Amino acid sequence: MNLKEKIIHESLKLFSLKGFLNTSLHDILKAANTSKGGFYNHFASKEELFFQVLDEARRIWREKNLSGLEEIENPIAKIKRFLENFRDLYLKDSENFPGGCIFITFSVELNDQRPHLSREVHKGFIGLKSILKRLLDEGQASGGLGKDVSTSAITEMLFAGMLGATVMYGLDKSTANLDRSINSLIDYLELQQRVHYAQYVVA
Amino acid sequence: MNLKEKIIHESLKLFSLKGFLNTSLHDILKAANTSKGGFYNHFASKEELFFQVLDEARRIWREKNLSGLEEIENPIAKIKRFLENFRDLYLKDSENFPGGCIFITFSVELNDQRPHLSREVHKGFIGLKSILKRLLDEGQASGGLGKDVSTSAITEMLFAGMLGATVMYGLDKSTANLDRSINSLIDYLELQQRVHYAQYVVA
DNA sequence: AAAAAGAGACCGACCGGTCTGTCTCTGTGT
DNA sequence: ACACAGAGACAGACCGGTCGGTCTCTTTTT
Repeated sequence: MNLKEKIIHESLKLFSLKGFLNTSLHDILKAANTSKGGFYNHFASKEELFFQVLDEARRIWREKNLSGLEEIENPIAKIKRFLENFRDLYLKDSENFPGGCIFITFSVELNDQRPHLSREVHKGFIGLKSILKRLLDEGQASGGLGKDVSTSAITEMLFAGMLGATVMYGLDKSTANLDRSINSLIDYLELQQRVHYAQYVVA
Repeated sequence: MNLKEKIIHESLKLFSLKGFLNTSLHDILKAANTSKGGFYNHFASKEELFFQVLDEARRIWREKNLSGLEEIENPIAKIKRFLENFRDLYLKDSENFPGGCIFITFSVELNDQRPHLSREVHKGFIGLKSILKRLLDEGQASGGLGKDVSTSAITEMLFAGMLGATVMYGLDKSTANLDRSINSLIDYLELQQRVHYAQYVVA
């Protein structure tokens, strides 16, 4: 791994722990065992580093969360597998993200302070939501979900649940709690497949 | 309002927007229209201010979220009312929290960086979770929930959902999305009251 | 020899915190 | 009624240290 890659990799970890604004160049140089000269030979500014770290984080996110998804046909089963990946491969990846999900750290600290940086992060959230929505709509169209459930409400629910579980896991680092909340999301999803029919019976 | 209260109030807003570490004394002095002398006459340090702001934030949190709860008997109905308060009175209170929920901002930025500050914030989350858990257990004991559902799983689900909705609302400031996710949580809660029976019928 | 990579002194701006000085309010002696 | 002393409230110059960024100089690679 060359110096540039090492700086990006170490910054990824530091940003995950301390955020962008509260990680100083000094921290980065120490972690990457280099100097100002070494840094500015590869990056025009700290902001440019931010975008390159963000790209790398997104690459890792896709690699972990989308693993094995193309082999699955059923859109609802796809979401289920995605949630499992999210739980087991992504969130618990303390090698790359020792402080928890870097996107949440970024968006919380930058949203009202560095809008042009936060905007790029936000795009990722929108993208994830639209993927979930599309899969749910496909699932509904193919009969996996009842015709009367609101896919956008389920989308908000799944998305908020993932976000919340992620924040909480970043705080308490409890895999037991994490598993409980993600598993509840999976149960919720499966419940949505049955509730259409059940509502008639129960009512 | 005297100067000390004004400093706390303005800091509350600034911390909600920018976090604790990224709000400078200068920002606070400007917002409260005072000087270093005025500040250090009332606070020993920026950290002391943090704790007083945290106390005030907790007071507001209780005032908004627990409003009208004591009049409700049914524990599940209590949770429902609490979620409505959370959605309508607390999160949308942009007067006190223009940048969104201050507890999340604090915990995300301080967790791996100022553990002794973060710990106090974390306590509040634990407290909220145990309140939810207790109400759900009471609801289960009094027959409002089926005997076979896991109250700790529902707790994690509700809590993660609230946390996620809060984070997302802080980012996109979309009341429509917020309403959708909190309403989905309420639906989920009501579903848990019926699912016990429904499972038998559907299976 | 030329170019790329890297080390580190240095810059102005800003950080939280200290300290001195000024202003106002209040209690007390006469 | 008045003078004055002490205390609290506040303004702002100033402190050492750190920030991101620039610059010069040396080392390594080709």
